[in-house]
Amino acid sequence: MITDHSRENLVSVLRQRGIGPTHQRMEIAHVLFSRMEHLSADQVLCLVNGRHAETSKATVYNTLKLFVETGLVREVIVDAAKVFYDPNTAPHHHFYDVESGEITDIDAEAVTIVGMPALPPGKVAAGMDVIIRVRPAAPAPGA
Amino acid sequence: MITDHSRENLVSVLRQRGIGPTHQRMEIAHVLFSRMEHLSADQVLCLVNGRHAETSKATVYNTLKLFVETGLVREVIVDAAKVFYDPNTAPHHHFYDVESGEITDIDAEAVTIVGMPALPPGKVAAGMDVIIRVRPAAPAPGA
DNA sequence: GATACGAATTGGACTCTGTCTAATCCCATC
DNA sequence: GATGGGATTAGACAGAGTCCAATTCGTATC
Repeated sequence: MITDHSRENLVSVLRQRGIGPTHQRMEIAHVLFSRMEHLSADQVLCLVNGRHAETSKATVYNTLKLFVETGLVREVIVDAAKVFYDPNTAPHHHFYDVESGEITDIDAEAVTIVGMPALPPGKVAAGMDVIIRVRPAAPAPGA
Repeated sequence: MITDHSRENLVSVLRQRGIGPTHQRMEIAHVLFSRMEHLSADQVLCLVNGRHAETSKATVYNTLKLFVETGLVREVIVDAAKVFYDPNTAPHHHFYDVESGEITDIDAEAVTIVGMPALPPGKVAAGMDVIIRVRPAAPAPGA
């Protein structure tokens, strides 16, 4: 997980993964790792272009895909409408507020899962997602 | 969970939930509960129209939404591309093959989750999803 | 059987996320 | 300053899902 989002460190992080550190990729990486939030592709696009660089939608999608493939960020699929990208790659789970769309991390260290069955034959694990869906408590039961 | 998918039983199941048992809804319910599979809206549409009734896309979406709201089926969000509808409403988890798209149930009875933190303040639980992503084992490591 | 009314259905336009492609741009190397 | 290859780009495109106004259906009433 990238905590140092200085320009020099981002360059070396990208290089380590064989990713050429172009302007656009640096901007996208900076947006992701300076806020450690769950962002959609559209949010990344807006944030990147809100600064100064001009970056196209295609590049944002290309770059996010590249970051996912190289393990820099993780896809979070909790909502049918869009994918979120999570710069926290440490094992963890998520609360998802189905009304506000807010995503909150749950540290995986604290959680133990007992009795998970063996993988189906001929399959290897590619990841696990645990999502607790929540909603705001009803403000007034009589409403 | 509905195991008896006779016409009479489906009518009464729908009525119990305040859903008028129209032809289209009966067809959709029958498609879901006769195969106990995870189906996308598109697959439901094709299966329903493959029989004899003519049912529109809008009705399939309306009806699936209605079934979800009344707890007849459960949404399964494992893939960014589309939602699956699961006629098994007993608590359970899923294996998801990210390459083939195949979804397999994991009985929740066997699995215990220890140490899950309290819900965020002001929130109530709306559901939990556990998804184990798998892929076919590499056939030849040297490839 | 005819009428009326509310609910359900419908086609089709529309939105939105994400992909694709061919042209252009950038930049390191020679 | 020419060359070549990867990166970027605009915009067309694809697919899932939504929306809406018009129609149809089922039922209750006369």
